Amino acid sequence: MNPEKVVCPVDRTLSLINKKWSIQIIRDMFFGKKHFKEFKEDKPNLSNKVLSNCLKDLEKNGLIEKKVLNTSPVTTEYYLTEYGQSMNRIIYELAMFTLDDDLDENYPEDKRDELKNTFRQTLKIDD
Amino acid sequence: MNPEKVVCPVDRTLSLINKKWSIQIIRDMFFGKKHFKEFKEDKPNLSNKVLSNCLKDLEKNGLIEKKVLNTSPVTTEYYLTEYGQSMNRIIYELAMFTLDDDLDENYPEDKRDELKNTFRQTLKIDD
DNA sequence: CGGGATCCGGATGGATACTG
DNA sequence: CAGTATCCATCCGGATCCCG
Repeated sequence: MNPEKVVCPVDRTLSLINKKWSIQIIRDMFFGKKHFKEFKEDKPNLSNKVLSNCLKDLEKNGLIEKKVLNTSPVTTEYYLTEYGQSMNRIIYELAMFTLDDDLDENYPEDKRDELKNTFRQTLKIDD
Repeated sequence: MNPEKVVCPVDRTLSLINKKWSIQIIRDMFFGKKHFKEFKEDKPNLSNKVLSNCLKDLEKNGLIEKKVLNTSPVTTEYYLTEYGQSMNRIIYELAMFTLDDDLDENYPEDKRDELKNTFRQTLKIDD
């Protein structure tokens, strides 16, 4: 339409997290995970190579930060940047989509409310 | 931990939209697109095959509905189901992540406010 | 411990041509 | 117009081995 084509903001956000495991790794970091090995827990299909590439990509996009604490043995920790932390509402809505689905039989009512509170607190959603 | 392992609700939501173009197609449908051809506009890298598979997947997951209106020439329309429409807040937060980033130089302030309103109205966000 | 290097088969993506 | 068929490129996942 215009010579100055405006990119859709949704596309711009997606371009930051378009790797298969990006969102789940960010979610993990909100829940306190910091180490390479921790991100692999509960993700049997995530290989070293893919995780490594994903972490690099997230770092390149400014969402996470890598801190090397020690050499031999190497200790590395990953943290969300402020920019990364501002993804909290996206993660929150992704969780609520499932937790607000009353037809979902995987979550009994009480469990659902408990999980909602957990996410609200962990993601620091204030409203 | 438990014998009855609870799947993270974020993972459950992601499993519904884990194809590369799913979210962008849903976004398009919120903005009124209905036809196969329309979804390909502005997505030069989206091939017929991939789009076809993606639409089938979204339909299988109950997010969209396919209506064949005509044969020769074939006319098909795709619509969001109620379930699909409840993704509105996810799309909204994906847009706001970019539009709330004051350092992003691609959007001057007035343009940003205009876009925010457009998304709020189109996605029927009431708060 | 946190990766990188390599190999490999399979899945996914993309481009083009074609059909009802 | 809405796909299907085909072919090729890329990415993913899994295994294993290695290094500082």
